[in-house]
Amino acid sequence: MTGTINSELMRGSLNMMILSILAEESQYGYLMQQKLRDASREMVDLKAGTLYPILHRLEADKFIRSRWDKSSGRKRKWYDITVAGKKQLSKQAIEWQTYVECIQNLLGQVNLSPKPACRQT
Amino acid sequence: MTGTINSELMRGSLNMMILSILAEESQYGYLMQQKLRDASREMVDLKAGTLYPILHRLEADKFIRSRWDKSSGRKRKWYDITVAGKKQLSKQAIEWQTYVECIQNLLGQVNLSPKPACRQT
DNA sequence: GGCTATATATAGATCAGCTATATATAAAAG
DNA sequence: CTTTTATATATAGCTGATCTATATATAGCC
Repeated sequence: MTGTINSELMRGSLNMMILSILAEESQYGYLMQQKLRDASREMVDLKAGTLYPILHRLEADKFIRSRWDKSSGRKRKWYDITVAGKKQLSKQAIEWQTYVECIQNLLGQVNLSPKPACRQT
Repeated sequence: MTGTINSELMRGSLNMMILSILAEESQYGYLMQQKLRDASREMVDLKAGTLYPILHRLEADKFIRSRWDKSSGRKRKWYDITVAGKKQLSKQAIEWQTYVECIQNLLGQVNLSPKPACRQT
C-alpha cells in the first residue's frame, strides 16, 4: 500500500492542486512541494522538475502571479492566484468532481480492501 | 458544463475503467465504447484509436483474454478479465480512491457550483 | 572549508491517449 | 441492386504533461 501515487494518475490534476494550494495562501515553490508531500502522507511527491515548469505555465496563462523576495536571507519566488486563476480552479474542480462520480459509478462493484484516509490538512 | 472530460484527466485511469467494465461481464470493444459513453452522459467519449491499443496492451499484460466470435453475422472480439486482471483492478481502484481522497482534502475549501451527477449504470 | 538542506531552473526522454486513416461487412435506404 | 450508413477492429504518427538528470547559488551546520 505504501509508495507514491502513479504519476499517470495525477496527470491533468496537478495544475488544479497547485491552484488549490495558492487559493488558500501565497506560497513559494519549495514550500508547496513539501506541503503537498505532507498533506498526502508522502504519496504525492511532486518533483522539482515537474513543479517549476507547471508554475511557469500557470503564470504564462495569467492564472498566478509571482514576485521575488530576497529580504529573509534566502531568495524565494512567491506566488499568488489571480482572479482568472480562481475561475480556472473552480472550473477544473467541477470537471474533477464530475469525472470522479463517473468513475465511482463504474467502480461500484469493485471490492476494495480497507484503505487509510489521507491526513487532513 | 456540457462537453467531454479533458483527456489528460483520464490518463492513468482508462485501464482501470476497461478492467472494471470487464469485471462485470464479457464485452467486445465497440460495445465497451458505447457503454462508457452512455454511463458517463457522453462525457467520457473514448475513441476507437484509444480503446483498441488499450485492449491490446491489457491482453499483452495478461490482464484480459480475447476470443473471436463470428457466429452472429458480424465478427467480434470478445474479452474476459483474468484472475491477474481482477487483482490489478483491485490494486488500481485502491490507488484511485487514495488519490481522490487526497485531492478532496486539498479542494476542501474550493467553492463548487451545483453539478449534475453521472447517470447510474 | 566541506557538507547538507534550501531554492529555482531547464534540456531531453517517456508514453498514454489522440488524430487520422484503413479495412471489412451487415443492415438500411434508394 | 447499388449506395450509404452503422458496425467492428486495427495501427502509424503526433502531442504534451510529467519525469529524470543536471545545473546554479547560498544559508546553516560541524
